[in-house]
Amino acid sequence: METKELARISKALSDPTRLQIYEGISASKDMFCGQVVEKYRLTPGTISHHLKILADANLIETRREGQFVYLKSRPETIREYGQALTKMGNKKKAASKS
Amino acid sequence: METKELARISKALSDPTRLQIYEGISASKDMFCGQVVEKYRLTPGTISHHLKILADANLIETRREGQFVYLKSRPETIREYGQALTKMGNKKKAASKS
DNA sequence: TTTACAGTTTGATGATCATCAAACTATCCG
DNA sequence: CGGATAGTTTGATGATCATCAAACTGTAAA
Repeated sequence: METKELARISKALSDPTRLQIYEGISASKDMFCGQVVEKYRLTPGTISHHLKILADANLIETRREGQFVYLKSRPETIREYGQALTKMGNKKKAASKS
Repeated sequence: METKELARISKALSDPTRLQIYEGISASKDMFCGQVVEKYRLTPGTISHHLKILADANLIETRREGQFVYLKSRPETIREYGQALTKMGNKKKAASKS
């Protein structure tokens, strides 16, 4: 996974509210936008903004069904993200060049 | 690991430059600040700022030795971070309440 | 003690961001 | 069609942020 992608996912998770929204979506089945608005007490516009950032980072998927837009998380994205970072953290060390 | 801590680490990793600095420190043994300045072509002040954010998130450790401040990464932090997120992403789903 | 080097702190600046209100689009129902 | 509900987009605003230059602190060397 590339640096740019890692940074995009990190940024998506870097706002506490958005992280909680992601957590809520991950823990639920068939949540839709209105329920997120209800749960986190923000305006529809703000929630839409957060969901777009999560979706752009491939952390969630959205599917429209009639009036409703359903959300679900994409666990494989966060798994790959975690693996890439762990690998980065455990990289074999080389003496640094001056 | 708490939401607030997860968000702090995410934010620390959310800037591409800072992520690369973290990557560089992880891959090196006994790098010091001046080498980071050299490598990423930013002013000492800016580098110091980035290093502080990484250190505040417990992603790196700093140790002064004479004139130099040596950096090393803390792999356990990023491991725990990845595990917490993966667990979050794989949470058993419950039908969401209206 | 003076000079030089390594890193930090401060103040300023332009960019990005979270949030809201309000206008807009899309879908459903009568 | 017309109204109601769900979500998106836009424009504005205050907050946070990355960066720099410059002043400052700490350490070593002459």
